[in-house]
Amino acid sequence: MIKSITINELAKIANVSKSTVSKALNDKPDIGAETKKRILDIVQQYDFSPHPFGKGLKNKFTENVGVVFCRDMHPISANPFYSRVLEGVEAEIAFNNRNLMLQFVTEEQTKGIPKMLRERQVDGLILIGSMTREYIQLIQSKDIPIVLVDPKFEIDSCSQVVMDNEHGAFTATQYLINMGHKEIGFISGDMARLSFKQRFTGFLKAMKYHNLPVNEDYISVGGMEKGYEHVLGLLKRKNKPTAIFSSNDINAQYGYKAVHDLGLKVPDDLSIVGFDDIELSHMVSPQLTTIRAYKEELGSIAVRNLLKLVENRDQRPITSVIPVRLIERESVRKIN
Amino acid sequence: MIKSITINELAKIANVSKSTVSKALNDKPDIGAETKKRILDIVQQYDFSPHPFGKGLKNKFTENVGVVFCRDMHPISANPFYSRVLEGVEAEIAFNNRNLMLQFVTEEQTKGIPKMLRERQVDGLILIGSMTREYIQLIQSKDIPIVLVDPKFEIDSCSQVVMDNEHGAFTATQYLINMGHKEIGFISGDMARLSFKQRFTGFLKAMKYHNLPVNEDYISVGGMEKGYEHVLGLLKRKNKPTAIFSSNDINAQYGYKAVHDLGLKVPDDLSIVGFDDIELSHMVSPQLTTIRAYKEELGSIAVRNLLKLVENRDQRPITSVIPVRLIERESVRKIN
DNA sequence: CACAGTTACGAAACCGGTTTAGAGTTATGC
DNA sequence: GCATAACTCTAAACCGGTTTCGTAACTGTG
Repeated sequence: MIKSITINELAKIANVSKSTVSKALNDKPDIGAETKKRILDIVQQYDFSPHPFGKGLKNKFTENVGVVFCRDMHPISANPFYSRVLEGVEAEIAFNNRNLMLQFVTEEQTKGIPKMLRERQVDGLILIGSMTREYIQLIQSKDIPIVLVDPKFEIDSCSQVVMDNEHGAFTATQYLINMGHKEIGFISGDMARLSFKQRFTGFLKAMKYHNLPVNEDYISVGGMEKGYEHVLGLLKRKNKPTAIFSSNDINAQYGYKAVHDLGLKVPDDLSIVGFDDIELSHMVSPQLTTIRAYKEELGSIAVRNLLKLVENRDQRPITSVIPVRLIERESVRKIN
Repeated sequence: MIKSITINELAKIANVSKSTVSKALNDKPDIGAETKKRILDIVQQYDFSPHPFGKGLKNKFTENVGVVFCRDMHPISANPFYSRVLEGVEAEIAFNNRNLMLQFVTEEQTKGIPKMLRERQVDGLILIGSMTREYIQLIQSKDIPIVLVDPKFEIDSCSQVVMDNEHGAFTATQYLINMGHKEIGFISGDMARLSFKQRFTGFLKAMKYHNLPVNEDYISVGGMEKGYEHVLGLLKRKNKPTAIFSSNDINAQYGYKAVHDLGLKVPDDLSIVGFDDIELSHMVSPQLTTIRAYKEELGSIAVRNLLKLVENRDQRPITSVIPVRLIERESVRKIN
């Protein structure tokens, strides 16, 4: 639709053949220095940019990276966590001078092979979030390089980028313990997800490490938006925890709401530590102490690893673990 | 990279020429009924999908839609509002069987013509958010169909999709008035943005309509994250408003925080109405009364309008206004 | 000066489709 | 029975690039 100068026209202007222009453009050796300069000047002058379809048809690379973004079913979908990951992905793709093709799917309803893959419009694929194992295997069967970001499952022989969930959870729990808390609850989203499982493990390890008993009554897990009921349930017991570790910030925010609605206060009546450090965490009062995940980093590392796979098909799968870090704010009270 | 059957191989299998296969695929008249069926069966069987580069090279349509997403500079960037718009855009693009190419830019740092446009990889462009006028004009000069979503400026002769900001603000303000409030403040993000300007106009019109004076001291505008200072400032005056209309939910949330930090309560000490209805609004306590913008709708309408422009280059620019609606929750107190 | 080795360029094939022009076959009209 | 029309199909050109290969001109050597 959009017209623009072609290599043929440019060749005519420069009074050379199009092969010569191509050589100039692609830094091929088989060309004289002055000719090259003259051609590149004209390229500049006419703002010529080779059409990727012509290129791609010949050399089989599209220079496009596909991103399949799994948003949750629930309206809480617009999960700010993954939005930040996407920003990291985009930045790294742009930095590497490629284009990003995006498709959303939901965990349940996945519509077969993504269109962009079926049409071979991408050189590789980044899969962000909780898609099903079957879906991932379906894509793997197409023999295209892929990298998983924060996947729901451990998938064998597949490159992935994950957070150091266990260590983060350990740190968060230990922080509560160091602040004098002994009765510590745990609330979480869907424990089928790898990240939440690992965070639970980190929690347990910290408790064990400090010789504290884990009270099963203080553990409440379920959907992302269940934090409200979780905390409400915990606070209505006769034995209450003095603190809870919430395996993500959204849950923690719902926890705030429950505490609030009971006429209580954070951290006076209940200390809370979250995980993820989404923007929300410093927009609330009191600001949430949480484990910061470097979300853009997750995305950019994923792209870097994917491009390695694209450029070298013999490259073995790469797993990258992104470190996390405790951000101390106002939602934890010191006891004693 | 990814190999897959081509039209030539398929033609050989079907024992016809590739032109015949092409006709079968594209519903051309010049082909016999049984031949067509036989070919389509084989297409099915071999899971053949024509390579878009081959197609595009010839017929000049890429079947890709570009989306340039302007995120704010500030870390609050991951604005959940635009994320929802993006979801609407994606859904509609997928529905129309096209691919989405995404690029992020920030308002300040725009890196010239987007790569995907320079390379003619898209048939049209959707521009979401607050890019500069110069940037939009630069893109317009490329003579490609574009649609603006919630732009910062009114741009002449350009298709746009906007919310009914003025009416929404009018409704919100009128609601406060009906609840007995007379001293009403207004806080807002950057008033250079069209949306916020229109919301301010709606606020003023409602006040005027109900013969209420507008106290200039009660108006505080500035950056998105300034809501905290805005409200803090308003509450420290001797004459305080009993309610404020916040021109977006993020600002309102910061308002909550200010009220909180002063040891006061919403809505007892200050009633607040927001605008946008992002997820956050029902995650907080008390839940925020706000004007709901249909964000996915903004996105999907934008795509529909863009495709009209793509399919008919004579189509005149289309401006769509998406209605909004008051969502009554808990952040407004009835007075008297 | 004859010969081989470089160097710089162009012609042509190719990538995977669509489209056009033409050819062979069958049906229709008179 | 013959000219014409209507159907099907194919070969070839084309889209915009890259790559291979042949060749002409130049360089260096004995």
